[in-house]
Amino acid sequence: MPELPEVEVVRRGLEPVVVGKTIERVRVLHPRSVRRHSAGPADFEDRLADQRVVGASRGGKYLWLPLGSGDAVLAHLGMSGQLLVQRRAATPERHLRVAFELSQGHDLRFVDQRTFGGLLVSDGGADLPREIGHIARDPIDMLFDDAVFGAGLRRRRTGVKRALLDQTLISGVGNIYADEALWAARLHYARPTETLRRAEVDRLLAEVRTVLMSALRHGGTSFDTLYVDVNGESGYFERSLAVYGRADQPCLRCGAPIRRDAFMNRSSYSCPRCQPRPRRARW
DNA sequence: GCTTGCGCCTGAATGC
DNA sequence: TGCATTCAGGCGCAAG
Repeated sequence: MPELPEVEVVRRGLEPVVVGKTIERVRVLHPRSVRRHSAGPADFEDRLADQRVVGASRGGKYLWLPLGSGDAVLAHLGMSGQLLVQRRAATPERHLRVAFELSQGHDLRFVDQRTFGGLLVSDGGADLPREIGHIARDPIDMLFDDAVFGAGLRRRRTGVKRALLDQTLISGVGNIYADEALWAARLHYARPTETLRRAEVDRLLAEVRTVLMSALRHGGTSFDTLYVDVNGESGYFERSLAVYGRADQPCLRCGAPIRRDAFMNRSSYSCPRCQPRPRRARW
């Protein structure tokens, strides 16, 4: 599941390969993948022809390629999206949605089984696409403001996990790392945000950073410059997860069986002993 | 304005 | 065996 660390791994993999190359031609093979490009697939293809890629940037779970024109290609991987660099002659992937033909015989390919991800061309978005202007900074961004986050979190009237997943409060955290950070901070996911003490907020934010940085270190180990495979990394991450996906297995801290609850049409994993349910819970 | 819930989407896993 | 159902979950939008 591409959350911040996976997206950063992709960005680091792409940077040395695509920066400096020219996009010779773009083919949109599935219109849904460019649904957020309001001018449509043909415009998407036309706007990018002959553009030079001058960078590879990331904010939260979004990735963008600044172009020589000052515009940018903005990408979100959704649930199943991948950005792969392949030789032009390589067999097209089954779920290939958009193909960028780059100079020097390589393709940048957007492959996305579930089509929850998508691409768009952002006008003048090279520095920061305005389409993601509403997203908060991510916690490993140097300019992330801990005090603003803490105040914003405690001002909410919701459960702490819901707040962590809200990209306008803090970006880059998804279901997996939210559960991991809450477990590390010994906080139940339904803890009302307004009852969090300052020290608990500090602890939570520290654990969010630890979890993200640790995943990033693991994810950065095995990619190939010509094949940036998000799924290839997931197996490695899985081995270091403390609660996510570990229903009924012993808590690594206290041994109590990890519980899995339905939450926001998905799952939440937590330790019933280390993370007791608050008397007053908010979902 | 803020919070909450749903629909989008495909394929693997599961159930009958 | 084969068909139907469930599940995974980030985001945008609409409703409350």
